[in-house]
Amino acid sequence: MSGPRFEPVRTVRAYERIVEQVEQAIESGALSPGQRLPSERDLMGQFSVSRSTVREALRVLQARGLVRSRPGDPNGAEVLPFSSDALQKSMASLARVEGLSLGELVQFRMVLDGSANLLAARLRTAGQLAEMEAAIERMRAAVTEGYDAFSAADVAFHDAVARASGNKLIQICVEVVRSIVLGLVADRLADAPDREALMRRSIRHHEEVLAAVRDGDGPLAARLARQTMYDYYAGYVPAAERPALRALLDQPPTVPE
Amino acid sequence: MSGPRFEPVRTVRAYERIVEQVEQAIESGALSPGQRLPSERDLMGQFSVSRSTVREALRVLQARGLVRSRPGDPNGAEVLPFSSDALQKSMASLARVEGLSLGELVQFRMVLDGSANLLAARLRTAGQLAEMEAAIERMRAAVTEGYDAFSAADVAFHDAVARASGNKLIQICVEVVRSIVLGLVADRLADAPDREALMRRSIRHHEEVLAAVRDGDGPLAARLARQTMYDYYAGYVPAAERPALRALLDQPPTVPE
DNA sequence: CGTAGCCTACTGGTCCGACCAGTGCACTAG
DNA sequence: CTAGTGCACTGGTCGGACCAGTAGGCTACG
Repeated sequence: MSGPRFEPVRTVRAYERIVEQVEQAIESGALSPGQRLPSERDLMGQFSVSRSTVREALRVLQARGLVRSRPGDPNGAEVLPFSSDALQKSMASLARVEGLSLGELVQFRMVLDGSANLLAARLRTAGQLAEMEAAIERMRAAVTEGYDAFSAADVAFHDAVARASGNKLIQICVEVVRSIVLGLVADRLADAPDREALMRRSIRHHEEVLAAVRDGDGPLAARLARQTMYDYYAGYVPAAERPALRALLDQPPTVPE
Repeated sequence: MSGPRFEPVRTVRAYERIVEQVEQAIESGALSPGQRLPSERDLMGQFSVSRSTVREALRVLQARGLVRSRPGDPNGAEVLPFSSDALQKSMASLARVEGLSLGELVQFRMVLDGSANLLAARLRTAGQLAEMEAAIERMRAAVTEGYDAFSAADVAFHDAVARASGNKLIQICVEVVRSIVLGLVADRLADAPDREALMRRSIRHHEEVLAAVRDGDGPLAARLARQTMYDYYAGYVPAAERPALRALLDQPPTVPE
């Protein structure tokens, strides 16, 4: 009874085919970052389409963060190294459109950072450990230099941990979510009246986390990292959302009430 | 000496201005999902640009998953509800370009799913619990129906847990990463010789997870969820990557060797 | 009177040709 | 040999044109 199964014909736009081809060329390595695409006028010849179509394809590729074009450049569009920009953009727009709360973002960071520390404690190399130490050292120095330097060193520490986790996806997500969170609270953090005390406490917490990572105690490192994150941001999270964050804290078995 | 500080002029392309305006209109709620944009020919009047420029802007908006246009539609482009499509696309392209391994993806799922269960155990409502039970029930029924039905029910269970976590970001990331992983191993899972045994074991694991969630034992639920994920996928992960996955398993304090 | 079918007025997709403002490089004049 | 100029490109924008769809009104037939 069932003859040949016909599939609904998906009408494919010309510019989509171009996007596909270029995308595949990049993913397959035929085009590597830094290389240039032919000029739009060349491409219209190669693809046998008009320049408008080529341009629409390039717009899509550009929106996805794969290429960049600059007017007047004697070469064509430049193939970009992967950057999490596109990822970050869609996640940031998600944060606005879906109405992600600061609480959810911080909670997600607690999850990611905790896991990163857990993994880092078991997989870190000596060099990565040194990076973390150096970052904390810079945090200490930055207490007197001001918030920006401190924040940069703080970021460097968390990045080092994320790298040590050995999971690029964790690394990227940590980066993306952190930049969104910082964008939301940076001004408030910078203006905190008791800023210096905050910094010193944060440094102490980071030292504890580092010690756990050095000792290879993953669960402890994870717990401390979550606690550190909570302490640092809880004040900016609406009280109603804090219980959900604390649900991530009392990790070891279950703490009886 | 320093006169008025001149900022470098950032030349803004016309189509970018259009993207900005429409994007903002959507984020501010002035345009809500389901509504239609004016036709391209209308827009070129409203923005005082040519149709090419309007179209390039629409391409970008479309690439970001904000609108969709269909030829022949008597209305203009449709404003889409947020979907994780764009997010998924950039993450999928990331997976290819950055060469994310299956191991890293599964590891990330273990992290997310574990955390989702931890949170769900403490925050789930009775209704969400019922959803999870229903999903497992469908998994049982699907053992005889085949892999597709089973997989769909499995997905429904994990989605229910993610929803119960109360964190939309976790929910979305779970969805995105899962679809990438399934895309990589779906055929191998479907063709597994001992498929039925696999399914039954998976159901038993899910039941244990559900029990822990029902009892409100977050850490246990998280540990079981990670273990379930590991058991289900470890066979498809290269042996060299498995130790990194197992680093997420022996969670409770630390298991002495 | 009801409906099946056509016709029209739209839509987006594609093409073409043109012009502008930048950029880099070769060539030239000092 | 160097400083300056011009040319030959680039991408960005414009306007007009045509096509293939779609939806909905209109007509003509039953």
